[in-house]
Formats: sequence, structure tokens, C-alpha cells
Amino acid sequence: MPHKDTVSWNVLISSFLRNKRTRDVLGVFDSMVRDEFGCKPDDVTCLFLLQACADLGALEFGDKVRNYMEENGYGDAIKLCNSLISMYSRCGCLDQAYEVFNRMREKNVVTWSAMISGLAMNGHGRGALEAFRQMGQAGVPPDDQTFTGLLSACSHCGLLDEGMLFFETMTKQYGIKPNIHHYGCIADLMGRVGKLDQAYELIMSMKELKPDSALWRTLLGACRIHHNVTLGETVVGHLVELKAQEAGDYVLLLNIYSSVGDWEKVKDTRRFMKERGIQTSLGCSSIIVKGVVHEFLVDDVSHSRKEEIYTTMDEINKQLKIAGYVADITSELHNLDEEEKGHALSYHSEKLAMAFGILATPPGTTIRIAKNLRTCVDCHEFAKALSWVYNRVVVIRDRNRFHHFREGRCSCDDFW
DNA sequence: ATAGGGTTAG
Repeated sequence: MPHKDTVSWNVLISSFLRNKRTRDVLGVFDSMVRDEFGCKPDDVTCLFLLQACADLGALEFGDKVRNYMEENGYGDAIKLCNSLISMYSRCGCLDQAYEVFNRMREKNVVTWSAMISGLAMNGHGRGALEAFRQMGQAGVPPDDQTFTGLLSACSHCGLLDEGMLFFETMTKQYGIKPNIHHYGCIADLMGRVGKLDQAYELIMSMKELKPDSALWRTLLGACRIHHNVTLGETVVGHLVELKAQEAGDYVLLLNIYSSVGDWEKVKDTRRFMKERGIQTSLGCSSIIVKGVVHEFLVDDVSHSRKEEIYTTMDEINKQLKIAGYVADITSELHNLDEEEKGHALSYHSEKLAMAFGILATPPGTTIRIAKNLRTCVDCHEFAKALSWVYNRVVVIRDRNRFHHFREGRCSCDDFW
């Protein structure tokens, strides 16, 4: 192995990150720490590593990088601390993000924005607004990304008036022109509180910016929440026009049809998807116990402890039923009768992961689950009930968002 | 090689 210095390895790590080879990034770091390459990680290496940990939700590894930073004199570097705040937030550990934030003597616009986004992402919308106020008091001017975090906080909490006001003052007071993300937040905010037509008008009124597929999907999600068939179909039309329609969009449309009981259209859409070969991806949830990653798919029977898991699952169902939990079937796509629907939802991947968490960790341990898709309404209710009955904190991370369940409530209650 | 980003997905 020819000698390569730290900079060369950093360049390699950076290309790994760009190409989503995130796990390889962790491997290179371990090798560097073990001095297998004749050079040590520097501040730039750590910065990349924290980004990788955030992408993977690899909390333990993130802690390791933080220890390394502190032992090697990078503990106070502002860029690294800002990245730490983001990493902890994106791992669902708001307490630790806040601890880093609090200890920083110098806070710049990135520091504040990271904290505001972290609060928003973890369901503390009001906290994000409060942080923004403090930021103003501290005399740090916000920028476009600060407002992205702030507006998303408003949409998470359904704070329509506040959100609209921020959207306005952003331009008038701070001279920041809204970008597509800002429009996304506002469309989401309007959509969630049920002002679907207003959200549609906002998107159609965009002049300089062209609505992208993500923006349309935001509105489609709102159509699902409010069971709006007509607008839902219009939005899918826009996605088709952009040639950006994906399997998930048709699933949302299916959900909208089934929520209003239009089984004919459910059938048509299913047929359409089959004819076009539109494949839906499987829900997959993972949980780490004693350093081992356990993955579950829907109705998964491949786990070595499957008998125990299903027995635990049945026991949990029994206990939750006693506590008053009733399966919510609005997410189910099939035209089944209520009892069958209740069964069809029983073994979503996150439920299996939760059952395994109950089974394999000591009482009181926080159950942390990562999911590749969004959690359905029923699993959300299930997790709430479970957090209450079993007295456990449950943290579920879906694609970009965290749900913190504690004592029968979720951090995103009412708006998710 | 150098920080912080919203929304959508059975």
C-alpha cells in the first residue's frame, strides 16, 4: 500500500459520500484510527464522518467520532460542532444536539439554523420558533436555510398564521427571495390544515420557479390526509406531465380512493399499475440490539427468533386491545371487511421491529427503529399505545422525520 | 477534501 496522506483519504471519503457509499466511509475512518494508512483523521475527515453518521442514523458511530474529535483537539471547532448538532438531530437525539448547541460559546447562522431544523425535524415546532426569537436577540441575521427550518416547524405544528407571516417577513424584512423549499413548506402548511385549494393556487402562481415533483408530492400527501380525490387526480396529472410519477404516487392515490370507498377506482389503478409494471417497494424496518442490526419486512418470517417475535406480537396486541387500542384501517388498500383489515395491518415491519424491541431489550430501554417508508396511521397509533402500556420511549425514524412516542403520545401528535 | 435544509413514499 503506497503512502497516502490524510488529504488524499479525505478526497476518497468525499467521493464515497457523493456516491452514497456511506458504509465504506465508516470503514475508512476505522482504518485511519487504527493507523493502517500511516495518517490520522483530521477535522475535515471528522466533518465527512459526521455527515455519514447522520445519513445512516448511526448514533454510536457518531459518538465515536465525537470522542475522537475531543481527544484530538477538534472539540471546539465551530464547523464540527454545527455538524454534530445536525448529526444528533438526524439521529433523533435532540437532547444531545441541544447539549452541544448550549456549550458552544460562539454561535453563527449555521449553528442556529441547525438547531432550528433539528427542533423542527423532531416535532418541537414551538421550540424552533423560540430558538428563532433567541437568534434575533443574539443579533445573528437569518438566511434562506434558517427560514426553511422555521417554515417546516410551522408546517409540523399547523401554525398557519405564523408560517404565513414568516414567509412574508422573510422577503420584506430580510430580503430573502423564497426558493422552492420555502414554497414546499408553505404548500405543506396550507395542505395540512386543509386549505388544499389555496395550496394549489400558491403552486400554480409560482412564476420564476418551476414546481418540481417533490412539491407536487407534498400536495398529494395533503390530499391523502384530507381525502381529496379530485385534487389528488389533478396532482398526479402534473406529476405525469413532468414524467416524474413513481410507484409511491399511485399508492397515495390508491389510499385516497380507498379512504372514500371508491373500490372501482382502486381496482382500475391497481390494474393500471400492473399493466405498466409499476413496482411498489416493500416496507422495511430495522432495529439495533447489542450492536447487531435486525431487519424486518412486512409479515417477515425470516428472523431466527420469529416464533418468539410473533408470540410477543400477539401478547402486545392483547395488552393494547385491553388498553383501548383499535386497529386503524384507513391506510389499508384492499376492500376487506373490518376484521380482515385489522389482521392485514398486524404485521407491518415496524410493528415486528417494535415487538422484537420489547422482546430483546430490558424494560425501560428506548426502542429506536429506522424505516425506509412512511409509518402508516395504524402503526403510529400502535406505537403510541405501546409507549403507554409498556412504559417505553419509542423513536421511529422514517425517511427524514422522527416520531418520539412517550406515555401514549407522539411528538408530532395531530400533525404528521 | 470543509457546516446548517423543507415536503412526498403501501
